[in-house]
Amino acid sequence: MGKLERHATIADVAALAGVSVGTASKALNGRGSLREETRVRVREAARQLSFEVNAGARSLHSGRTYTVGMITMDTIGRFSIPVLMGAEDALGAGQMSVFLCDGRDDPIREQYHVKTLLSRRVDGIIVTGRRTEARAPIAAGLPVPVVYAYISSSDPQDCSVVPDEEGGARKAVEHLLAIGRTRIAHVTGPEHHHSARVRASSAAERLGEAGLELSGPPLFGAWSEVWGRQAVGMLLAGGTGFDAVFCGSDQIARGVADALRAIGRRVPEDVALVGFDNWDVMTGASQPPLTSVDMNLDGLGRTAAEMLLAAINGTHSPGRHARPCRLVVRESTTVPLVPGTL
Amino acid sequence: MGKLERHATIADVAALAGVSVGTASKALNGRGSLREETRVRVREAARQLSFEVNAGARSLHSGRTYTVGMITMDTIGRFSIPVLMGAEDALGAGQMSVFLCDGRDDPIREQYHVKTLLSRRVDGIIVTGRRTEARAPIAAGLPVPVVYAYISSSDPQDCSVVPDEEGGARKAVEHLLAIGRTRIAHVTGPEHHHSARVRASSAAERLGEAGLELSGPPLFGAWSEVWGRQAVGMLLAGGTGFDAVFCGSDQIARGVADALRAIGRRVPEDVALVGFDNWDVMTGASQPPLTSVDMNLDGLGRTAAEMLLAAINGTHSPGRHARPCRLVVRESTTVPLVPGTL
DNA sequence: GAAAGCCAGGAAACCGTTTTCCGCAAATTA
DNA sequence: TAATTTGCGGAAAACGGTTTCCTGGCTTTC
Repeated sequence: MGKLERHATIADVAALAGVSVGTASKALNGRGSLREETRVRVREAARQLSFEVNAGARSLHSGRTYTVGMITMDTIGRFSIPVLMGAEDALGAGQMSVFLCDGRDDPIREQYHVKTLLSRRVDGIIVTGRRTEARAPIAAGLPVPVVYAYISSSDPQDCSVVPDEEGGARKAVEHLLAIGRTRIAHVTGPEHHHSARVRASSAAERLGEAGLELSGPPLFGAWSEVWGRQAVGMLLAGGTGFDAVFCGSDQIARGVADALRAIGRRVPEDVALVGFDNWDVMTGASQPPLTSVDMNLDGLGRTAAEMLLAAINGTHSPGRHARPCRLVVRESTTVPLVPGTL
Repeated sequence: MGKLERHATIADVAALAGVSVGTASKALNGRGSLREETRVRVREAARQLSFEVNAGARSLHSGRTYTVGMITMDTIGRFSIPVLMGAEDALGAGQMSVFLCDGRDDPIREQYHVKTLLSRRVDGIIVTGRRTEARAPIAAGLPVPVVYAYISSSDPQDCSVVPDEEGGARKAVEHLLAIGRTRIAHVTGPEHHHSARVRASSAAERLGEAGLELSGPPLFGAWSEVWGRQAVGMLLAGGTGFDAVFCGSDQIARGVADALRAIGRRVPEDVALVGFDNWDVMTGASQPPLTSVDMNLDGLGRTAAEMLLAAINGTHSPGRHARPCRLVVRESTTVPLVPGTL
C-alpha cells in the first residue's frame, strides 16, 4: 500500500516468525531440517512483509550473480534485437537477468561497459553487433566467459555463434535452379560489407557447381530499396538478360520488384526474386510477397545464450559455430494456384 | 592473460600495497586522509591485480545499486526500442546499468520480472510498451519509483511520459492546410487501437477549427501497407474527393502512395500525403519520400530516464507528461524546386 | 617543557544472506 | 534407568566492501 516502504530484510522476517535469521533462511530455501510448521510460519511472515531476498547479498556468498551482460559492439539495430530477445528468453528460463549495453561503435564506450559488467560480477557476457564480420575480441583474459552472437570474434579460441550465410545463399540459388531459372543475377549491399561478399561468392560458387555462372557480375551498392530500383536499370543496360534476381536483402529485393513492375516485367513469371533476412515488413508488403532467406536470429541468440550457460558451468566450446539459414518460399518465386485453374 | 582468473578482492589489493583493507578502500575512493604516496601505492596495486570493485558488496552498504529495470509490457518492438535506447543512454551517463525484461504481453511474466527486479534491488523501474494506451499499473505500492514511457499508467498518481499524438496529428493537418489542401482524408490503424482513435479525432477537431471537416469518415483498418493500398480504393469509391491524405502510420502512407501512383495520381501534385512515425525505412523508400510526424521516441526515453532519476532522488512528478511531436517535411507534401525552374 | 592539535592509518562494526557447526530436548535403544 | 540417536533450531563465521571510531606519533603553542 504505502509507497516507498523500506525493503524487508530476512531479519525482519525472522523476528516476525519468532525464529533466528539462519532458520528463516533455511525455511525459505528449503535447506536444513525444520518442522513443516516452522517453514510455513516463516513463509507466511515473508509473504506478509513482501520480502524479496537481496540478490546482491546472496551472491556475495554464492559467488554467482545469475546475471549476464549483453554488449552490442555497434548500435543496437534491426539484427541485434532478435538476437538479444532470443538470448533474453533463453537466459530468463534459467532465472538469469540481462544487463543491456549499447556500444555505439565506440571502443571507449565498449571498454567502459566491460568494466562495469565485471564490476557487477556478471556470470558471463554476450557480444553482438549488426554485422557478421569477425571483429577483434572485446578484451583478453576476462575472468568470465564470453560468447559472440551474429558478429564473431577474430580469435578462434573465442566462442562465436553466427548464421550460415554461405549456406543461406546456396539455398536461395538452389531454389531458383529448382524452379527452372538459369540466368540469375545478383544485387547486393556494399562490397566492403562482409555479408555482401560472402553471399555473392557463395551464390556464384553454387551456380558454378551447376555448370552455370551469374548473369553479369554481382552488383554491389547499398542495403536499400532505392539501390534495388537503380540496380534494375543497370541489369537491363547490362544486356545479359535474366530470369531471376537473388538479392542481398529484402529491401533490395523489394526495390527490384517495384522497378520491374514499373517497366512491366512480371514477378515471378518473367523474373523470380529471392531476398535475404526474411523481414516481415518487407516480405509481406512487397508486391508480390517475397521469398527470402531467414537467418533465424532469435534461434541464434538462444543458442548463444545456451553456449554461454554451458561455458559458465565449465564447458567451453571454442570456435565459430555456424547455424543454418532456412528458405521461406512466397509468391515472388512461385505462381500461386488460382482456384478453378486445375 | 590467463583466462578465468579469480576476481581480485580489496583484501588482495590491501595486502599487495601493504595497508589495511580500510585504508585501501579510502585510497581507491578518495576518502579519509591519506598520504598521496599511499594512495598511489594502492592504486598501483589495484591496477596490477586488475581489481574491479564488487558492486553488489558495495551496494550492500550504500543501499543503492545504480541499476534500473526496464520492462516492456508487450513484446519489445519497433516503438519500444528507441525508447529503451534513449533511456539506456541517459541512464548510462549517470553510471547506471539497465536490466532488460521482455514482458511478452503475459501478466505472469510481467509479475515475475517485477519480483526479480525488486530482488535485485534496482533503484527504479521504467515500463514501456508498443501501444500508447493507458494500462493498469504493473503493481501497487512498490518500494521503488516507476516511470511509464510511451505507454502510460491508468493511475494518475503514476508518472507517465508519452508522445503528444494529439498535437502531432494537429501539426500534420495544419501543414496540409498551410499548403492549401482542404479536402483531407484520413486512413489509419484499427479502431480498437488508442493511437488510431486519438489521431483521428484530433485531426477532425483541428479541421473543425478551420471550418472544415474530414473528407469522408476516417478509414480504420490495419497498420500496414496492404491496408493503405486497399484504402485508396475505398477513398475513390467514397466519391467525396480528396487532395490530401493524412495517414496514421508511415506504412499506411506508403501503401497509399503506391496505390495512387498505380492509378496515375501524382503525389504531391494531386494528392499530398502525411505519415506518422517518421520511420526512415518507410519515409526514405517511399516514392516520393514521406512527410511524417516524428514522436521523438528516444527523447521520450531520455526524459523518462531523467524523471526516474529525479524520482530516485526524491522528486516525484506524478501525472501524464506529454512530449511534443515534430513534423518532418519531405517531398510527399512539397513539390521540389527543380533547378532552372525559377 | 608540557598540553593541545593534527595527521595517517588500523581495528572493528555493519550491510543482508548462507552455511557450518553445535547444543538442547525428545525419542529411541540397551 | 542410563546411554545413544535423532530432530530442530540457534550462534557465529564468512562473503567483499565502506565507514566510524580510535590510537600513536608528530608538530604546534603557550
